[in-house]
Formats: sequence, structure tokens, C-alpha cells
Amino acid sequence: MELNSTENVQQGEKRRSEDEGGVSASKKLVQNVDDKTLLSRATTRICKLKMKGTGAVAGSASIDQIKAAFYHLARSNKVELDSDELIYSQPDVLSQSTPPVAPPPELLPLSSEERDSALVKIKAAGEAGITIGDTGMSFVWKEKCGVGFQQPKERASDQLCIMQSRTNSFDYNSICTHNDCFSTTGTRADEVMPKCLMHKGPNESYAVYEFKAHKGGVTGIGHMIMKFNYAKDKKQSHLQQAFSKRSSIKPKGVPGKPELFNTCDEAEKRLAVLQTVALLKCFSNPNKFKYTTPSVSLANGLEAEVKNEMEEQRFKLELTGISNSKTENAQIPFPFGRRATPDETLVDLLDDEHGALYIVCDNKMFYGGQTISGVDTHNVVRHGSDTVAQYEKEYGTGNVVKIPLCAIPIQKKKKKKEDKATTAKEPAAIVEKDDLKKMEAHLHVGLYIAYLFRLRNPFHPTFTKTHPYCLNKQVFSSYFDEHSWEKVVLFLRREFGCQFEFKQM
DNA sequence: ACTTCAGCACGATCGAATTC
DNA sequence: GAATTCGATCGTGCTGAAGT
Repeated sequence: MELNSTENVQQGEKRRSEDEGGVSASKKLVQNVDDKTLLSRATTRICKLKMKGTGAVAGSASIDQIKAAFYHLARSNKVELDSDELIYSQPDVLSQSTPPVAPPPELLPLSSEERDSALVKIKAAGEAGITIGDTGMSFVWKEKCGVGFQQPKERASDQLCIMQSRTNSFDYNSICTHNDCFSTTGTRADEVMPKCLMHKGPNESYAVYEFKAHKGGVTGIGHMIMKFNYAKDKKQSHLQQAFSKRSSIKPKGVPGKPELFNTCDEAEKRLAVLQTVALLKCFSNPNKFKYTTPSVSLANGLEAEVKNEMEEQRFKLELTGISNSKTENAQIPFPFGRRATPDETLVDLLDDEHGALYIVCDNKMFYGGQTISGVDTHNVVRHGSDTVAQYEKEYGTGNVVKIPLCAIPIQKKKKKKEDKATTAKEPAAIVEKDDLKKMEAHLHVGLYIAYLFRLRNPFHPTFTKTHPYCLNKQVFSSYFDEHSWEKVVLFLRREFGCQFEFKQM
């Protein structure tokens, strides 16, 4: 049997609206993994993709402050025009039946004369510029110049900049030239009319990179997704620039050629395919490959793409055996802790030393999760952003059931006590869930492969004829090691009665 | 060694929702 | 209603790259 991709288009459509960019994926992580560091790493990784909607500004002042300072500069010599006395001195204004309502000065856009008058003042102020309130920043006019004389980048045109004083140097950020915008985010000195991210228009793109790092016979594989903005005719150079700025968080190794996409969605799908295939490749030969990017998006609804990419990389995953004997399969050792017996409830599995894995499923999907408390984190009302809850809201049939899967030992460690003898509250014990979460990650991979091959749901008698989708969308690579594939294979044999093998092509 | 540019990480802070 | 938790946003400092 091969990867089944015939139904991909239709099902991909169904799944797509659940994804809604990478944000929901991060929210799902909140439910699955409580570890703070991993969580923040994952959220920041994903948040990087988010547009800064309002357009922040460099430095400590808000855009409003900068705008107000500029307006003041432009209008300071005709403040009197707005004063009441002047109106009284104008008979034609007074004679109007309804006096004109004076709009707040900030809302009244500057005329080009007013704007120019402010610019004249700024130009006249030279290098020192004109201070912006008490922000410590100044408006400075910088003239067009080429590289050289301590100028690392071409300044493509004369530009109004915000200068910030720093230890031993200054920072200059050019101000967006879009009408009445004072943002500096994304403005570039090498644009002729620099624009901030908001006003660059549709000039945004997404790049997906694969990295390979060879070390001691092992190839580390990692991926990176990057949004970047570019000015007209500057796509390649601004891509290059954005890439180099990412230095601190790039995967180790040598980057391959970037693949470019126009939308976040396309780029994330490609990333998911590359990550999923790379993870499987590492499973197929753990002595030779190691996946290094912390979080891996599982390519849901992208069966054909996964299959193609695996072919591209000269290997495949094959279903090589089927056993329909339930009793025989039950003899196979269960790889994730102690398998629950049919009459056990989730709560039965939980105690001070044990957490549990469970499967949530209905006729269309399944989802693997972990818990130490038994609290339902998929409740639509209480946990609206949870993946399963969202699924329920959009596609749910109300038939979702939760099936206890297994019990896994956890360790409890006392927090180092703070010396307050009189403190009533004892600091809560920290529960080490590493093993639980590790097994959960393996469960996710197992369920994902079962979904890839459209295997039937073996977990609940009502759904034995269904071929569920896997709702789990992300796993952490740090939970995998050279024995991971053995566990996943064992799980698939034991629960699904299917034997899987990798084949090199 | 020093400067400029530009984007990121991370801590602080704010506000909404949730829990007790 | 106070306390807590969480996410979103804001502010600040740091850093690398590329230039002299």
C-alpha cells in the first residue's frame, strides 16, 4: 500500500480553515505541552510571522508622540490662527448659522506647505536635528549618499529620519513616506521613498529554508520560515538582508536555496511538508540524520505533497504487513507505559506518580493528548481556542469521545522552598512530565502515520469503520531519539495491526 | 577598531478572562 | 470581588553584518 492521496484535495480543503495560519498551532501547543520554555520558544517562533498591525516605532516614543512633535513643528508659527479671538475677528465666520466645528489639530492633516515648513526647519537644524519632546529622539534630515565614509548602506534618497542617541553612536531610522505616517518599522535607507511595513503594500513574501549541518558523520537538518518585506525591485537584496538579520535564531549549518511564497499559508504548508519528511527521514536513519529545529509541524491534509517530497528525497514509508487478529496484536508490547484495560477510566490511570495519554475521536478525526489532572481541556466553552474545541465548533457532530490509552510514570519534585517559615501556602510541587510528554510526542507521530495511510480507527467500537484525520499538528523534536521509530512502529502494530518499514530508493 | 543599519529577544506592563 | 493567569503589546538593549 502506498500513501493514499486521492482524497487529498477535498479533505485538504476541509482541514484548511482550521489551520488559519500558524497561530492556532501555537495555541494547540498550549494545551499539549505545559513546559514554559518550550512554550515560549514555540510561540515566539510562530509570532514572528505575525504582522505588526499598528506599526510600532523604533525607540521609546509612540508614533503619536512623534506625529504630535512634527505637527507642532509644522504649525507652531500659526497657532494663533486657531485661537478664538481670530474667529471673532472674522465677520464671515461669525455670520455663519452654524459655526464650523474645529477638528482636533492632530486629525487635521498637514497641508503640503505645513509639511514643507517643518522639513525646512529640520533641514536647517543640520546634524543636531530637532528634538522630539522629551523622548530623547530627534528629527534629522539625511541626504542621499552612497556607501562609504562610514556609510554601510546606500541611502537612496534624501530622507527624514529619527535619530536616537546611544552609547558612543547614533541610530537613524528613516520615517515612512506614506502620507501622514510616522512609523519606522520596516523602512529602509536604500529605498527611494521608504515605507513602513503597513504601507509597503503587497510587497511581502515568505521564505522557507532548509539547513544542513554535517558533524561527526551525522547530518543535522533544520528548517526556518521567514516573512520579509521588500521595496520595489529590491526583492532579492531585501530577502538577503532580512535573512542575515535573522542570524541569532537560524538553525545550525548551511542554508539551502530559499523557496519563496506569496502567502503565509503556502509557506507554512511547505514548511510542514519539509519538516514532516525530514523528521521521518531522521526516524528512518537516526545514526545519520538528526532533526534540529525544536518544533515540527505535521503536514495535515498534505498527503500528496508529503509523498512527493519523500520520493524527491529518495525514500519511502511502506505498509508491509497487516494483522487483523486482535488477540495476536494484544500480545505485542505496548511502547508507551502501561496500556489501559478496556474497563479503566481516565481517572483510574491517574495518581500521584502517573499521568495518562488519551485519544479523543469521532467519526472524522482523532487526537492524542496527555493529562495529569483529568481536567477536560477541550471543552468548547472553557477552552475555546483548543484545537479539538475549535474542531467541534466548526465540524463537530457532538459525538466526540475520550478514550483512556495508557498510564505513564511522572516524577514530582519539590520546588526549592523559600525561607518564609510563617508562609501559609506551601509552594506547589513541580511535576516533571518529561516522559509523559515524550510518549505523547511519539503518540502524535503514530497517529499521524495512521492518518497518512488512512488506517481505520481502532480505539472505539463506534468508529471502527472510519478513517480519521489526525488533529495533532505539532510535535517537539527534542522528545525523539534513536529509539523513537521502534516505539512508533510498535504502537502502530499493536493498536492498528500494521507493520511499517522505510525503504531507500 | 569603529560606525551605521535593522531586526530580534526579552522583560515590563496592561487588560481581559477566569477562578476562587 | 480579589487573585491569578494568560496573551498581547510596549519598551529597551543587544547583536550581526557590512562598510570604513
